[in-house]
Amino acid sequence: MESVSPFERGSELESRLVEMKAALRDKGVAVTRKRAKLLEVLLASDRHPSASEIHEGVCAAYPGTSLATIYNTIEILKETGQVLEIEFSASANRYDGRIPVSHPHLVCLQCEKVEDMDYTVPHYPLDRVSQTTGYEIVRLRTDYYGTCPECQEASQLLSGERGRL
Amino acid sequence: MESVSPFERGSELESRLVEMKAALRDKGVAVTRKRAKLLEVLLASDRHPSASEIHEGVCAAYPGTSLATIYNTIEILKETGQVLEIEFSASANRYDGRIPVSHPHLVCLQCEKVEDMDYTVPHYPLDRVSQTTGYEIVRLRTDYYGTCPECQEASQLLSGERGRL
DNA sequence: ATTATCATTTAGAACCATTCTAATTATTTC
DNA sequence: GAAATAATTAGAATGGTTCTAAATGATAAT
Repeated sequence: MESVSPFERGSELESRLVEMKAALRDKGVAVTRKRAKLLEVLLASDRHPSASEIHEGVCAAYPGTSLATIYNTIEILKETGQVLEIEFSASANRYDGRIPVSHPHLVCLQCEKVEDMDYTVPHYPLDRVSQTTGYEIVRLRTDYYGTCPECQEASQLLSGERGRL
Repeated sequence: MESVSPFERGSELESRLVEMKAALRDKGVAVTRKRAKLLEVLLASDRHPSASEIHEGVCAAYPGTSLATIYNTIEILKETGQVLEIEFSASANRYDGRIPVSHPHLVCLQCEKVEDMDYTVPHYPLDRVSQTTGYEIVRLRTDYYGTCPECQEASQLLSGERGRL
């Protein structure tokens, strides 16, 4: 029972998986079965899963996995720049392992969905910001907040009903 | 003992204060002494204070003020778009009441300082993003993360010392 | 003024994501 | 296969934020 890649041959996700595993090994940490599974869960999801969602995914394959293991591994991934943490205050953080470089997100304030924006947002080049500010800039975060189409529709339906009462 | 504005006459801060108070009144909530003080503390600080820092400031004038009051009022300010919440995961959220429209921040990952970037960052206009994505975009968050000049210097000094040992 | 109503404030409990701890279990190395 | 190192674990601790129910304060009408 050797681990067959869960992603299509030659796909972007497959190469990302290879990349992430290599990054871990380069760091000198072992790519254990649980860690490998975590990477797969993270990459397979397009919903920017939270730590506990990732935990569920890993537990499906390896029941009894501790949440601490998830957080430990995420921490390593953050250090190696292999995962992007999207911070929230009230609710749980969300993770994005698909694209190693910063990219903009669409965040629905109602259902808390996080989507990737698949085109590049113009911004000052990091090194130019570094020059101007004296900061050593390593990362850019760009998020657009609003209401997703589905939630808009849902709230319209609701107000329609309210109108009828 | 009438409240004299703590900001220079005709200054931007003074007019922001008036603006914020008006926004509260428009919402139908009272601008109590504690709330007024909160606004002043928020506006007077250029360090993007946390809730507990604001709490300290208000307590200096009105000892015994509850943290709940701070959070309540911040919540109202958020609802009326009068304050910008900069969310962190591990540490406390930070608040910016100076500029009602979204603007980019410089965040030092080491000392957790948050500074305003005082020039405009290019980005897709909110309504264009709305059109393209179907989202009803209301807010943009742009943060540059890195190490501030002071922390860079501090760590250089440290490595210098380490070299000498 | 007096009462009734409503908003504000309060202390402390509850919540919950995250981090820490110390013990256990795997894995690697010689 | 013994020793050393790394990974994993369950559960406790942490800390920012929110909730709760009671107390206080302000407001308006009579």
